[in-house]
Amino acid sequence: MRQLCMPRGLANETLPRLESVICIARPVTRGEALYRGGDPFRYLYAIRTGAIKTVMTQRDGREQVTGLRIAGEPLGLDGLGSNAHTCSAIALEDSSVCIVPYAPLLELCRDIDTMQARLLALAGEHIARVEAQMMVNDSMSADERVARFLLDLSERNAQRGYSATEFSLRMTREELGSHLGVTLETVSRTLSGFQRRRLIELRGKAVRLVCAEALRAV
Amino acid sequence: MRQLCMPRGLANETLPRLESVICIARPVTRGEALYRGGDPFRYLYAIRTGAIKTVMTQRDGREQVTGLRIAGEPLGLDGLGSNAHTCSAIALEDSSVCIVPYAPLLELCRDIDTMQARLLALAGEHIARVEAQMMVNDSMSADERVARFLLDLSERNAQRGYSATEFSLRMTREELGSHLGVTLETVSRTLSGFQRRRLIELRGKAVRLVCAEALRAV
DNA sequence: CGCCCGATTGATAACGCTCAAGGCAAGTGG
DNA sequence: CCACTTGCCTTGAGCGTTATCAATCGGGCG
Repeated sequence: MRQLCMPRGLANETLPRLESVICIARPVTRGEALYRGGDPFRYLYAIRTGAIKTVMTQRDGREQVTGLRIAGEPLGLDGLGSNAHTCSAIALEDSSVCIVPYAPLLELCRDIDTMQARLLALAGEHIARVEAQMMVNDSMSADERVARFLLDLSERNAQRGYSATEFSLRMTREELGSHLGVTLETVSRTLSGFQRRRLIELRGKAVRLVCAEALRAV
Repeated sequence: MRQLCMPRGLANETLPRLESVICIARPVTRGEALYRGGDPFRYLYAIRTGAIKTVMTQRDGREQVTGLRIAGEPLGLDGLGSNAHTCSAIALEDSSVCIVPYAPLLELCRDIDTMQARLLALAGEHIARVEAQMMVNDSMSADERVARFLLDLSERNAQRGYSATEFSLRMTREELGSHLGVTLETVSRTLSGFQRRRLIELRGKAVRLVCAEALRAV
């Protein structure tokens, strides 16, 4: 697990110092908020098990799912800029996260080059991910969006050592729709369509990619 | 200008070191690319004058404008994660930018706390901006998107000391549409509509916000 | 068992896209 | 100086995708 969190390519002797910074895991039960928009930004997180969605709320009350993070992925970068989180993080299943206090982490970064680089890289990866997501949602049809989501999730599962072909959507159709900028009905119809065309198999939130190639071709 | 770039709240004695890192300004002529997607990531930039758009291209050739940065704003953060830029930066007008080599900047960050904090804050602000943009584009109507864009640009102009009510859109209707996830015709119609309803005045790319309140209310 | 939340499916309508024609302003060349 | 070109913008008409509204279904849980 350790290598999935913050460090990667760290010299071994620095590990103890890192561990002195990382608090032990904290459990988050399904539906619970790890943090909420507006909360003071004090910690970064790494998901150990489970899945967590990030949600943004605007003045008028409309909510949107801005991201889905699964085991092995970092969380909380949205607070970097200010001293408050800009969105809420809510557990989709019972999960557990590593808590990394930000201030000590900064100290560590000052002493350890690779740590600093790693933190900035995480921020950069997140930027790239969000920008890619934005492009998908802006310029593609509902079918394409859903297909891309499936492929993205598949790839991330694979990266973390899980199955690339069989996994859980983790979110309800409504959350998925919110994330992709379409309605839940459209998500449902699209998934049904994919199943009819034998691109996927579907049972509730469980999917099996039957023909990833065809999905890639929209 | 200096205070608009990277440093803010820096001790005075650190300025010389910063200046030793920042290259002198480089001019970029209208239409020219400061960097392109895939280019190695070596520099960060701060826009001194002018305006620059960031553009992402996908496999199939479709392009999307992912951002608009004006004088005083940072640029190039999209390379942080990897060692290559994920999008292209193209000048919308003749502009000039400060060039900040990344490697020396990192050195500097290690020695100067506020510098490190500032860099991370810039990354965080960018994340927040992109996520907000994504939310706007996913969950709002064309009218709302255009209105939000106008208000956002107005606010950023004000922040940098320019007029909050009279400014230039900087982009063509097509680029604007790409940025907002609608077609150029829709942008045109929407702007015309706003003008008819006396919310704005419009002459080419020049706008004057007549009633920002009404714009906020969509 | 019955309730309830989530998912599916259908009918209808609206919003925004596509295609198409024209206008305006700036630049170019005769 | 005027005709012509070119790029950008505006406006219109028709159509398609997706939202909306609504009914039904199914599975999990008290």
